[in-house]
Amino acid sequence: MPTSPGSRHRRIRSDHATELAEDYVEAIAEIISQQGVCRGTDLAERFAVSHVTVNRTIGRLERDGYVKTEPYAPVELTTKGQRLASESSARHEIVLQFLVALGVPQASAAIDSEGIEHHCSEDTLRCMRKFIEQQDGAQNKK
Amino acid sequence: MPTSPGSRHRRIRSDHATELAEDYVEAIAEIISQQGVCRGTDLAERFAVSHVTVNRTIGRLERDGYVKTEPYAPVELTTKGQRLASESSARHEIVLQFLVALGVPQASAAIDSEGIEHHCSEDTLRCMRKFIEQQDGAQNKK
DNA sequence: ACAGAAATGTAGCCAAAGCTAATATTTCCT
DNA sequence: AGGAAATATTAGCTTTGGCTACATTTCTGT
Repeated sequence: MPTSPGSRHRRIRSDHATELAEDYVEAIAEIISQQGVCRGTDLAERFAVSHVTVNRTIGRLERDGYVKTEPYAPVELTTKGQRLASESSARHEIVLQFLVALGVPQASAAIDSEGIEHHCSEDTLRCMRKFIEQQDGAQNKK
Repeated sequence: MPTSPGSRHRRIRSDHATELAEDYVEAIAEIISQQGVCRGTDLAERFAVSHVTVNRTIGRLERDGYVKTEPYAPVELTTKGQRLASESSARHEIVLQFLVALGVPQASAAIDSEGIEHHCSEDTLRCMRKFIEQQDGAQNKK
């Protein structure tokens, strides 16, 4: 067995710890690119949580070096945050396209991809990319 | 847009709430089928977590009607727990087989499937099943 | 310019899921 | 039967991620 019995679960737990961070920085980057700035309210609406929860989550993100904030000012991403955001959104995009290519209806694919993206190893992402390309190729032949 | 902005995130959060329950009942069912009975220690080892944590999680599972416990006795599944366990393990199996069929190496597939299984809609599972069948068909033709 | 609306911040609460340490019970072996 | 080992429980701590209620700041429209 390549992995010890408990190690995989430890990984899943630590995945969970970074999931929110990934979702947040991804959302922040997206909102900034759409609206110029990202405020707490935008995030509260996006994640359907109270602004208080957003506030404290942002606090943790700042503590961990992903964002910079000033009181009563919009949220900004650090370099580290931007890196995580683009990695995260690239992964998200792959998973979404993959599900669609697999035949999953858009609506379900959109929802599922957000849950799945955090649990895909590089191996899995590579296979997804390959599958997408093959599907594209098949499309063009018709 | 088919879903409201926040609804999907609410779903993802409630998924999280049941993930542990699913993992536990699945593990309990498996351990019982392998060893006859399932004790707290088995679960602690399985999930790489202290036995105290197991104890309290089991308490929540009992509160929610998934398991029955007596002090110093092995854990047993209720009918509800058995149902969840078999649904959960069926889903797990589909995801695992799917990843393997997609070309993901066993080790990665095993790990990823445990994270992914909790985030697959019926739509996605259906497409995965179809893909597995097609692959099997292709194999047989050779 | 200023009043009210909107946004942000603070205090303090809750439950889940993790831990260690100490204690209790059961089981198993000699 | 007695003691060691295994198992279970309890107490008490931490972090995360939710919440409401209230206070403060900023923005906006007249």
